[in-house]
Amino acid sequence: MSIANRRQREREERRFCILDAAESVFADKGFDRATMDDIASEAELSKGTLYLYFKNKDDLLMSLASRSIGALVGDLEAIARAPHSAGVALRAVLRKQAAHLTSRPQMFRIMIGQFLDGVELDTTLPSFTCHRNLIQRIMAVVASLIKRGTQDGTMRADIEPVQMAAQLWSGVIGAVLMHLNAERMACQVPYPIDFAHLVDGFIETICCGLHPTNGELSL
Amino acid sequence: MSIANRRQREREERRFCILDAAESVFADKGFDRATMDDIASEAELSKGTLYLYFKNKDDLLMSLASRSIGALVGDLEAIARAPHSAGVALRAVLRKQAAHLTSRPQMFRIMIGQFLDGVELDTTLPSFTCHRNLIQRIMAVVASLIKRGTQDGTMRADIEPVQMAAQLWSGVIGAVLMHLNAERMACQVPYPIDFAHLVDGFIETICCGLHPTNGELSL
DNA sequence: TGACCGACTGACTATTAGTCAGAAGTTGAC
DNA sequence: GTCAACTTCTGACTAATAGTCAGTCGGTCA
Repeated sequence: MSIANRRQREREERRFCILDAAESVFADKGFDRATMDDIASEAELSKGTLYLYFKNKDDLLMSLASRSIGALVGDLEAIARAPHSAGVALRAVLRKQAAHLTSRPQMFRIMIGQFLDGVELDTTLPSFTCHRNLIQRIMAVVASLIKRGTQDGTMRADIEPVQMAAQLWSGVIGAVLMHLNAERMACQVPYPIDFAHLVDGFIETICCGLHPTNGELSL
Repeated sequence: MSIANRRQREREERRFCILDAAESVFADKGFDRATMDDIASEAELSKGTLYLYFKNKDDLLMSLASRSIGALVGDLEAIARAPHSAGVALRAVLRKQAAHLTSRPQMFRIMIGQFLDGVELDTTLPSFTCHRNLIQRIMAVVASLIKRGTQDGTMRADIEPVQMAAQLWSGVIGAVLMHLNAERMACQVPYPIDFAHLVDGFIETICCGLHPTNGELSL
């Protein structure tokens, strides 16, 4: 049993090393420009070996994304458990999420890129299931905070928690997207936009929209 | 002069036909999966000819994006000129923009995809300049409506128009992104999210945050 | 009528994802 | 110790596709 254990452990370590190599190369070149040979070289392996650990380049990416999000999810759940008001906790969660995404620009770009271009995800891969479970946990944290807010009266009662969680999530993604492309946007938009505070400002604005004193839906 | 004119006209028509072909193929396959041979075949030309009209695949895409946004910008400016209140006009503009993006899913995916992956844009291409100008005009429309709202008292006075325009814009993009990936999201999120109303709901929520009765910034 | 010119072609090169037959190393029964 | 079985790894190979370029074609004009 011991040898089988060691083999299993070594296999997981190798897998982890490949993920490290991929993360490094992706961060350096982006997904499209990173070649499997680059990653193999960084991992000091041959290309064929990568395919023994990951079905294809997309699987490698999805596994990497899961590893990255996995680290975040625990933090978000901890924030939600702490004795803050729903509103304070919600802001903290959104900020944490935004900071996490912003601090891994290439990772974020790659993950969003997966949403694009009509690429079909292989839902049979374990990495897909793992990723999905993590997303579910994030949505659950946000939705439960909103539910708490609507129940204790600190947020509008007509808000539907899950729907609003989806709104917040998509909004944060949009804001992070623009923040990460600040340089490019700045050369496209001739106005002095403060991209550094775009995400925080966005979270403030949308949280205002949740406030119960604002029952007026029409401007 | 007449022959030169005709040549010029025919050249523009051919360029337009190539854009039509590219739009059709991109819509069908997405940017990455569409090959230049596909587009050439659709346009009933050889691949080499495409490179006489566009510097490369990215240039073709950017030109296509400009053609698509160009149609939208005029509409948005017309809405802003009509005698609506700032709030009503702002919502109409955001909805129109969201509807435009949503109705061209592949185009939207491709445009967002350009923000990703660290692809350097060739800012010397005419198609880049054209695209930038159109983006500027959209931002100007949104910012001017917000400015009107803050000045006539229908929106909070502390709002900075350009900054808020950037927030709104990024938020709309995020919401459209999630809407377009409703199917994929639905299989990742086990909650009954109404993706069809995500974008409208988002616009409502964030517009609530602009309302002057809500001076309270903290939940 | 023949030289010129712009539009067009398609075979060619370079690059890269993914494959697979076999090499290299490890284990365990004898 | 040895050898068969097994696991891991390799790198040359195929297929696909962006972009190039030398050459063809047909209209224009002196």
